[in-house]
Formats: sequence, structure tokens, C-alpha cells
Amino acid sequence: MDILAELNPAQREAVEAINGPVLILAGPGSGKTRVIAHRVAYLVKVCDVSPRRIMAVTFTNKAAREMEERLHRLVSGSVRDLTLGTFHAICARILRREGKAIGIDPKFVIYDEEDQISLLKRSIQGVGLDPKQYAPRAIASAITAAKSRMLAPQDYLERSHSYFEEVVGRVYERYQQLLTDSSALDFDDLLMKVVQLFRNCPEILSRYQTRYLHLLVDEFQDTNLVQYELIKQLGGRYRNICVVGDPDQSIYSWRFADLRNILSFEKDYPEAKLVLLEQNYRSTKRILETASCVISANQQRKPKELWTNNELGELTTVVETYTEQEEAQFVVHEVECLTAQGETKLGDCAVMYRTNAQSRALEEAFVRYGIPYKLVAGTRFYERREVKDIIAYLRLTQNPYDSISLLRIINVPQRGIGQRSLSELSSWAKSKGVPEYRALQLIIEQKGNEPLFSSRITKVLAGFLSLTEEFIARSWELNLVELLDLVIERTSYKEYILGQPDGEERWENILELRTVAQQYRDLKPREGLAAFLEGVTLVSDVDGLDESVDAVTLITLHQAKGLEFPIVFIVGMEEGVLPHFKSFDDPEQMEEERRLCYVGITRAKQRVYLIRAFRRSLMGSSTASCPSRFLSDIPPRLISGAGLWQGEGNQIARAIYSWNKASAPSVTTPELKVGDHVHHPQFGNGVVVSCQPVTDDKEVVVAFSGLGVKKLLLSFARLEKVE
DNA sequence: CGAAAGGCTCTTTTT
DNA sequence: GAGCCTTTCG
Repeated sequence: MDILAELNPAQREAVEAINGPVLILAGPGSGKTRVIAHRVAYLVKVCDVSPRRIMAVTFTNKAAREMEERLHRLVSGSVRDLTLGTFHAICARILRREGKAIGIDPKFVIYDEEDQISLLKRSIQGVGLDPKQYAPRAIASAITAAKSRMLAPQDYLERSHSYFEEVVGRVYERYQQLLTDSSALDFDDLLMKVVQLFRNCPEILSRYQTRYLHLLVDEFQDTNLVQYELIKQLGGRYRNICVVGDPDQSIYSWRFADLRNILSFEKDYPEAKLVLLEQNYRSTKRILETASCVISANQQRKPKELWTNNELGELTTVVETYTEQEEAQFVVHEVECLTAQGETKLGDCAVMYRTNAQSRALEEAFVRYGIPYKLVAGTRFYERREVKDIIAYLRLTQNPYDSISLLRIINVPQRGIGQRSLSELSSWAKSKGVPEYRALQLIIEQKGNEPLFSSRITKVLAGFLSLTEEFIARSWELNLVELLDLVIERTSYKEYILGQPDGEERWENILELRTVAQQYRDLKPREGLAAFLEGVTLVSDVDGLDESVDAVTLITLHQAKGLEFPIVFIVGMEEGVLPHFKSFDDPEQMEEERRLCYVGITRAKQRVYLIRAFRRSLMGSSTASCPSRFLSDIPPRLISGAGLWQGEGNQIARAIYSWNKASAPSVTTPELKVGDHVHHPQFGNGVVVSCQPVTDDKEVVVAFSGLGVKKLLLSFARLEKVE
């Protein structure tokens, strides 16, 4: 097969430019993944480069997996030796091998965000402050920022200019110490420590530089400074660095991704070849134009000329509903209509939203109307309590100094060790300068002077310790599944969880985890354990998305990056949701919100629906909202909607969703006045408190007995007058 | 010690 | 509306 044959001239240029640095700026749907895959294939098949001398970095594991499949088809031969994965996964692998050189225990565990927050709480307390006064999340973000700039605690403290920064610096210092004590790394450490390793150990760097003749980085617009530095180090010898990105799709600045990396690249590699991919193969002309209208309003951007040979396509449908429930109903209804004609499958449809919380109303509607859907993440599987408990046992087996895991499960299932005994244990460990696990050993060996705990507690602790020791001992001979079963059996975890609320469901989750573990059962005992723990920590939510299942996809706009669907619904097109209210006072963040909207629209191949709800419950209470400013950037000629609504000079299409009315028992809305008694199918009986005309309708306030006062829109509410 | 209940805050997006 | 923390009681 000719690798270049299926490429357009620009793509071909990007593939063939194998000597020296290349910067590919690629619009949505311009085939950048394809270019990366073909470039690797070209290197291997045409240029005879050994796959083990190529590193390709993707944004998610899913993208890596797809790349691998693609390559399999292109290069049929072995691409096993290729280094392919996310920055985090690749760095974890490097540190596992080489970390010793900078004092990293090869058995290190990786702390996810939840672990990080609880360790931070301990750190804040550790420096004598109150975690309630200094939000751990805010400090976490500051520390991530510091690590993204490769600042060690001391560097950070030297540069601190405010009281808050000083606090962060001190907490950071303590936090880092606790991580080291636990033989643990957080996500940011994975990257930062590798850069550090390469800086401190030139001979190791040189080995890696020599190995990697070619580097490829996808989604370059969402890399941060550490990642940039890492690539710079690795590519230092051959400078064959190929980066692909699109500034208009940069949506991770809150994770300290830095668009300036693109500028730095041009500066650090002045000889870099620039390739623009501007032909879109994904979307219709109208979708592309709609997206361009939205993104063009950004000030901080270079204009781009995207074009497509695809057909003109449909207008974008803009719809307004009354509540988020009706918004969800509209989506369900529309999906039903589309799929009823047979041309569209459920799997062709995706519903995208700004915040995870928005998925609930959607899910409820999909469940109620019996439409299959796949929710990307939800309450993320690996963050569930029961799953994390079991993982904590396994982590402790790999690395007993992991104090976060130890403290998590020392009393789960309950063993009668309370908060008091725990803090006693922790402070004793601290006074001896040893990790909790070592402290346990010392206490049991009675090497502490006088007994610290009552004989009952000492006995329980001894039991826990020998349990852990048993797991550790057996972990050298059992495969992962056997080890997991042993943990469940010896802790009586099944009995414990079945006795909890939602026990059945939680037990199912454990079985699901066991299924994941099966994939590692053939590895050598300890290797399987390490690989599994790394895998479950570094998964991203989209990784679990299964294209072969025919169901509607429910997904955040962030997760949707890199994906495509024939039909795209974007819900919550409201001021405060998209754009999110947190971005109101910062123009740069506002531009990112716009890019997020752009990413959403450009996922679509055939049709786009932009939907907003007039009222939405946010943080418990229901609030009214204005249409998203992004809607007014789309000219009316690109929009369709049943019934146009003229407002404030903008033409916003407004489709009054008639389904409810059609299926309501009373087709005609009753004439109501204050004091009338009414019946609502859901809320029961009530009395009209007020009745005010709004556009095309009436807003009725009804006091329902037992439920309180509700605001309803007359045409939707299915109210019946009771005489 | 632990279960249950009440009260508080805060919510964006994620490797 | 949820999750976390504290309080209270057995």
C-alpha cells in the first residue's frame, strides 16, 4: 500500500518532512490524526526507522489505542516497540525504570486528585493551618501551577509575593515531603520529575535522546511548560520533532496548558517547517461556517481559512425550552425522530455539555423514554468508594508506605479503630519520623516504650498488619486476579459492601474491577500489580467510550475534543453555563469558553442543535438565564427553528416545543386567574397565586399543598382547572 | 467506637 | 443537591 497515496498535498508535505522540526497547524477535521499515523508509517516502512526509535504522544489513552489500531492497518508488521501513550503514562514508565537515580522508589504509587486533596489537608494541618481557611483545592491548583513551571518548594517560596503564596509555599514543602515519605507521586510529579531526572543525569538523558530519533506530539496546543521542556530535552539530539495542534481548540489553560508553546516552538526551532492543514473532511459547509462565525469573535487569534468540499448541509437548529427537563425531552424526542427514519443510528448522536452536572437531567430523560445512552464518566468508575477501597489494599501491597491508602482502609471494613486511635498513630509515627506502616510494625514489636494503645486496639492493629504482610508475601506468587480475590476474601469485603446502601450495585462494581484485572492476569505477579495500578490511575474517562455500542453519547465538551459524530446536540447554551459564569470577569477565559463552543460545533459531521433552557436548577435552586452570547454570533441565515423570536436586536430562533402540549390531557390551556384551584399531574392540587403574561405565554405561580410554591409556564404545565 | 442526623459550603472543565 | 464535616447519642 502506498502510504502517501491517500493524502492531500498539505498532508503529504507534513508526512514527508521527516528531517528537522515540523509544526503542523491543523483545523478541526483536517485529518491530523491521520497525518500522525501516516507519518509514523512512512518513517517505519519507507525510511526504515525502527519503531523503537519513535515516540508518539497523544492526549488520551483512547487516542493512543486508536493510533495503534490505525498503524496496525498501515504497517501490518510489529509496532509493539513504538513508544506510544500520554505524557503521563510515558513518564510513569520512564520513572519506574530510571527514577532511582533521583531517589524515586521504583515501587512508587501515583496519587490521583482525591488522594492529592486528602494529602494536602494533612499538609495544611501539618504546618499548623486550618484546611477550612485555605481551600485545599485552591492550594492544589497553585501547586500544579508551580510544578508546571518546574518550581520546587524552595524556588516557589523565594518567589512568593503575597501571604497566600507564602502559605502555598509552606504547604507545598510539607506536601512534597509527605509524598516522598509515602513513596508516592502526583500527576504533575510524573512530568516534572522526568525533566528533573534528565537535568540531573545527563547520561540518562543522552541514552533517551539517542534512542528517540523521531518525536511526535498531538494536541500540542494543550501542552504545558513541563511537557514542552520534556520534548525539548528528548529531541535535543536529533531535533526531529513534529508537533500538531490547533490554537482555536486550546481548552485546557486551567490545567496550565500554554498556547505560547506554539510561539516558543517557532523561536526555539527557527528552522521548523510550518504546515497548514485547512481542508476539512468532517463537516458540512454550513456547520463549518457556523463554527467560524463563533470562533471569529475571538480577538486573540490568527484568522484561518478553513474550507470543505463537503455538501452544503442542514441549517443549525436553535431551540429554546422552558426547563432543563424539557431540554432533555427535546433531545430525546429529536433523537427518536432522527432514528425513526432509519438513516441515523443512536450511536451517531452525541449530546455535549459544559459541566458534568448537566448530564443528570439528560440521563433521566433517556432512562424514562428507554433510549440507550452511554455516559462518558458520570461518577467516574475508579473514583467510586468501593473501587478505591480495593485499589487501596492493592496499592498497600505494592507499597506499604503509601499512607493515604493505609489510612483509607485501616478501618474499612470496620475493625473498631476510630478517629482518635488514628490520629494517635499518625502523631506517634510523625514523632518517630517513620511512615505509618513502619510505626505499626514498631508498635506491634513492642519497641515503643510503654504500650501506646489498649490491648484491644493493639490486637486489631496487629491483625491488620499481618493481613497486609500476608498480601505482600503472596503478591510474589499470585497473579493479579488471585491477589484481588485474596484481598476480597480475607477482608470479607463482599459481606461488608452488601451490608451497605446500594450494596448490590457496589458489589457489581467490584466484579467489574475484577474484569479489568483479568487483562493483567498473565503478567508476572508483581508486574501485573504495578501495571494494573498504573493503568487504573492514569485512565481518562473517554478511554472507556466504546464505539461499537449503538447508543447516544453523553459527554462534556472537554472530553469531546478529538471525537466526531454525525449529529451533535449542545445543551445549556446560556449565559452562565456556556460561557460559564466563572469566565465572566476574565477576557482570556471568555475566549476559551468560545473555543470550547467551537470545539463542540466542529465535532459534527451533518447536523448541529444548539439548545438552551429558560430556567435551570443550578446549585439547588432554579434560576432564569439569558441566551448564550455565542448564539448571537451565528447569523440568522445559518439558523433554523420553529418560530423566530425577536429579542434585543438579535434574531434568536425559538422553537416552542410542542410535544408536551400534544401529549397533555387538555389540549387547550385553561384561562386562569388568581385564586383558582388547579390540578397538576405531578404536583397534585394547588391554588393560583399569580398569573403574569410573558412572551407568547403566561407564567403562573401555584401554591401546591405540601409542596410549596412553583412557577410554571402555562403552555407547558398541563394544569387543569378544578371547579 | 460508630451510626445517624444535621449543618455547612461549594461546584467547570481532567491527566 | 451532594458531599463533607461535626455533633450527638447509643
